[in-house]
Amino acid sequence: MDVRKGPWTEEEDSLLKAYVNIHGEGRWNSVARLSGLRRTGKSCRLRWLNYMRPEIKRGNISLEEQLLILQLHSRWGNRWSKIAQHLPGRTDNEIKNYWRTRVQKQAKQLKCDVNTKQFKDAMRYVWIPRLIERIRASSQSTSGQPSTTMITTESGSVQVDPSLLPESSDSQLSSVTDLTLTDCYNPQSVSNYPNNIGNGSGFENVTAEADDGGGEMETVWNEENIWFLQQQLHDED
DNA sequence: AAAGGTCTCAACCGCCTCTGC
DNA sequence: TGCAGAGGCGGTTGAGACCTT
Repeated sequence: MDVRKGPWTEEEDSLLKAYVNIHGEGRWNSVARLSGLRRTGKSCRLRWLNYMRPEIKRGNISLEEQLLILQLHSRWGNRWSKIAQHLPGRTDNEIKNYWRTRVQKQAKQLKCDVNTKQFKDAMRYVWIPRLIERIRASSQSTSGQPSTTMITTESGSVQVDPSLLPESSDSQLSSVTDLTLTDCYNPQSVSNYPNNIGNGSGFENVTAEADDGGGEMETVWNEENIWFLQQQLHDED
């Protein structure tokens, strides 16, 4: 049998959907035989998991999700599927693409590798605090309630003083959905960052996620959830 | 308007692990 | 215990969209 490759057609999607509706996920190598699709089992599995699953979330990666990705990556490295487990509706492929296109681009612009201490520091002390700041700003603007941001280092928890965060302009806050390092990167702000947060460990444990019940509920991002996931991840280790 | 460059993301590839025999 | 097949995962590619000049 000649195996088809390349982009999927609507007809192929329909066949795959019908197959999964009847047989459920799994046994992907049976798909071709049982559905008439001229695709490999791997191709079918990938198409379903990355594109056709009903719970797949589409659209831009939110600030909260960006924060999670940065934090989880600093914790687990390129273990995309593990990171994806903590972002309901997002696939490992999507997260991997985000990292390559957005994060690695930042490193390129800073003329350093993503694995260098310089870039990791910039991420910990500039990018992540700015993300937290913007998440807080947006949550305050919607709820009117003041919120606190708990930052946990490996040596304990601290509150981040907004005045210590890098300066930003209101226009950036209102118009930019995708925070970039070069939006706010200032080498001095890295070296000036307080030692109790820096100290080689940074914000590595700051993570966020709500409901752990299988991804059916929409994630609600707040400090409580950040703290909850933090504890969860700690237990996983 | 057109050409060239850049970005995005779906899809493939190859390797590794797991599972059943 | 070893083997084969299936599934899972991370790295990479390339087509098309988008942007810049």
